[in-house]
Order: sequence, then structure tokens, then C-alpha cells
Amino acid sequence: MQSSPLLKPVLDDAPQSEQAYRRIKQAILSREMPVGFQSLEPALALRLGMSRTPVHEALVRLQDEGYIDLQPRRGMRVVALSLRDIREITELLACLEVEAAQQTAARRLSTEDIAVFDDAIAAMDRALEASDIDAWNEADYRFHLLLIDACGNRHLIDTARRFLEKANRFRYLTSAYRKPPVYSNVNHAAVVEAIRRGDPQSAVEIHRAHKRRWLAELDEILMRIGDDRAAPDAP
Amino acid sequence: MQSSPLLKPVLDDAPQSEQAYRRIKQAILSREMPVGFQSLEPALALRLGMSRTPVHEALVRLQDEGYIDLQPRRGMRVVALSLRDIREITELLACLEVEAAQQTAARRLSTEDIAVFDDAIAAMDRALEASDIDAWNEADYRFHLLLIDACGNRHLIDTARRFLEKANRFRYLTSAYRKPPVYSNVNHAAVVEAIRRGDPQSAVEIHRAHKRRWLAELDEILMRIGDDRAAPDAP
DNA sequence: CGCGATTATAATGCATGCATTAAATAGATT
DNA sequence: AATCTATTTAATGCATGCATTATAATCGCG
Repeated sequence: MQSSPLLKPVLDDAPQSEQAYRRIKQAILSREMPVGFQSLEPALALRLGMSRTPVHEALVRLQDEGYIDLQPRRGMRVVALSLRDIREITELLACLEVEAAQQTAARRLSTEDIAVFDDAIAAMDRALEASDIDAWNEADYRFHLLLIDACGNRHLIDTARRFLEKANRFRYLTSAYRKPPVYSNVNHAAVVEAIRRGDPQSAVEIHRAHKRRWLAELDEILMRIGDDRAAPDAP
Repeated sequence: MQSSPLLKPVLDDAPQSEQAYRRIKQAILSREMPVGFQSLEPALALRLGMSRTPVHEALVRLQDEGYIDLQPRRGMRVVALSLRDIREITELLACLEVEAAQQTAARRLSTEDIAVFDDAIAAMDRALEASDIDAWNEADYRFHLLLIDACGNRHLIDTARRFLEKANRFRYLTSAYRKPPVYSNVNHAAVVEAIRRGDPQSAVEIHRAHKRRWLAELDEILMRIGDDRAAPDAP
């Protein structure tokens, strides 16, 4: 019998509280613990094979990051991302990424660094060609992570990473509704081109315009999702 | 004898770990625990009048936020903010506030909401008139908090608040070096005016230009600080 | 007297114990 | 039978205990 990720044996030597933190967060991101999932500390401790202390510590941290809600006697509860949350996170991430694109372009990356971006975009193109949504999502995620990491501002990196990770909670949702992301590939390539040229102004404009379009499409998607949620059995 | 903030008796009924978190963070922000300050868990627990468990939890959270460094057997250590950190945080905060200003202007605030901004600006003007740096800092902080809170994006609010709070760690430093912030008052008033008109475009331009100037001035200040640090006893 | 090895000390991470308290269940009264 | 109360159960937050391990101190040896 196959163990669930939550029960996956400890591989590295990180402290237990850190293990608990990572594994529970992973379980939330993978929807093994779906929205609304509840559990009490003793049950979690049992599943994770440790005592309540490190679990409790992990839960407090996850609450700090907004993944769960902790109520005195109801244990943890995976919080729902409202349509508003999705909108807000996307908007914030857009703002952070535009800033990152600007700073990255201003930094003038090396040829090797740029090659990694090209790789990610090539992977996105291949995935789009093959209509492989999962592969596209993975490559797109990789691209955004690269863009963020390349900016050089560690505080921006930490913050944007945190929200990019959180955005993975609803990526599956939006990607199920959105049309094939041809524009994303084109725009990302254009941003990389601006970075290659060391042209922050263009990088900002391209990425901002792209994000603006994406936000408009997202609003449509969210409206449809809202309708579906309101009347899921409508003909 | 007067008790230090760290020893200030517990007033509200928040859990002890939360008390520990707040009091230690406050001690760091107020420089009661200055950069480099070290302490072991048992000592902290004693000072805070609780056991090690809630203290440990608080320390992990503070490490998450980058306030302290936790080393296995050296306890907590208040991390230094490098000139680079100051630069990065200011840059990130600028980016977040420009976004907040835009969204706030797009939201069209009520007259009462705008009045609160006017109050803060009036306080800044009075403080500048009286050359009262502390009062100006307080009012300026209030203004930025208002701007952030008014934007309506809760994720942006949480994030910007976190960094605004962190920026208080070096506010005293930069305010000791900077020239009288006349432009700040004027620009903030102009941003409020744009918000009043419901003109996001202007709000962005004004605030962005202001932040750009401030970053340029900051760079000068940081250079001087860097020089001072390199040769503190120079004639 | 100095330096390396060994022992002692103590800080940490986690387990467990305990008091508190909220939810559930059983019981009593109308 | 229904509702209010009393009792039980158990989850949480914190205190304490314990094993581990790193640092410090002591001791032995050159």
C-alpha cells in the first residue's frame, strides 16, 4: 500500500516542526487537505508520527501565512480562497512581478542566466503545442520563479515567492477555465527579450500590459466560476 | 522602579505565545533589544514570566519574519539591517504603496475617509513647522498606514503593513540624516488630492515620482552612513 | 606551561503531564 | 417530551521532563 504524502517518511534531517510545517502546507497545496478540511492536533500528530508540540508550532506558522484557521477547540481548518482572495493575490503578484521584471532588466543578466529563461519558455511552448496543461503550468511556474529570483531584491523575492506559492492553490481552478495561454508565452518571451536588451522600461510595459490582460481574463473566469457556484446544476 | 516594556505586565488576555511574540518584536523595534542582542530561551522565558514553550514558538515566528536569527545553541540574535536591506525594503515598500495609492484612488473614498488623511497631513505640517522629528515620523507613519489600509486589497495591506513596520527599524537612522521633509508633505497632500478626485493615474505618478526622489536621497544618506561606518572617527 | 582529550554543563527540540475549559451527553424537573 | 442543568469527555496552552548535543571547563600529557 502506498503512503500518502502526509505519511511520506522523513527524508532530510530538518527538525520535526519544520517537517510538519512543510508536509501540512504541501498537503494543502496538493488539496490532499481540501478547503474546509479540519483536523485536531492529536490526529495530526498521530498521522505525522510526532508529538503535539512540533505540530502546534507548525500550525501557528501556517495560520500566520493565512493557509489555515485555528480555532480553540475545533483544531485547524483549511481556509477557502474566495474569488476576492484570488483577485487580490493575482493583483499583488502582478505588481510584484512587474517590479521584479524592471529590476531584473536593470541588472543586465548574464547570457547563462538568460538561457534558463529561454529553457522555461521553450518548455511552455512545447507544452502548449502538446496541449499539456500540467506541463505548461509547471513551466509557467518555473518562469515566474526565475523572474522573481533574478531581481536581486531579497525582500521582494521572499514576498513574491510566498504569494506565487499561494497562487498555486487556485492555479488548477483558473487553468481549467482559461483559454490556451498563447499570449502568455509570447509575452514572457518579450519580457525576456527586454531583459536581454537591458531595457527596464520595455520590460515593465510588456509585463504590465500582459498582467492587465490576464486580470481582465481572470475577472471573466471568476464571474463564470461565481455563476457556476451560484447555480452549479443549471442546464 | 519602572518596568521595561519587556517586563510590562500582561494587560489583555492574548495567549502567552502571542504576548511573547509581540513583546519581543516591540523590544526589537524600540531597540531595547538592539542589533546583535543575544538571548537564550531560558533567560527570555524568565524575563517574560512564562515557560520556554511559548517563547520558543514566538521566536520561530520572529525568525520567519526576519527579525531574528535562531542558532541551535546560541539562542536568538537580533539581525542587523544592512544598507542593502534598507534599500531593498524601501524599494519594495515604494512599489507596494504606489499600487495602494492607485487602487485607493480607483475606489473613490468617502469624504470622511479623506478627512483622516487630511488630519495626518496637517499633523505632518505642524510637526515640520515645529521641527519636531518624532511627531513628524509618527504622523508620516500614520499617513502611510492609512494609504495602505485604504486600498482594499487585504493581501496587499498585510504585506505592506509588515514591511512598513519593519521600516520603523531604520526610520530613526534615516531621519537623523535626511533634510527637512518638506517635499514629503507636499507630495502626500498631492496624492490625497488625486485620491479625492478619484484619479488613479495621477496618484500613481505623484507617489511614484515622490518615491523615486526619496530613493535617490536615501542612496545619498546610505552612502554617508556607509562612510561613517567605515571611518566613524574621521574629522 | 601549553595543548589536546575527556568530562561536565547546559541549551534545544520534542514528549509528556496537567490545569483549564469548551463541547457533548446524561439527567432532572416541569 | 422538551428544556435546562449537571456531569463527563477531551482538546488546548503551557509547564516540565528527558535525551541529545554543542560548548565549556577540567584534567592529563608532552
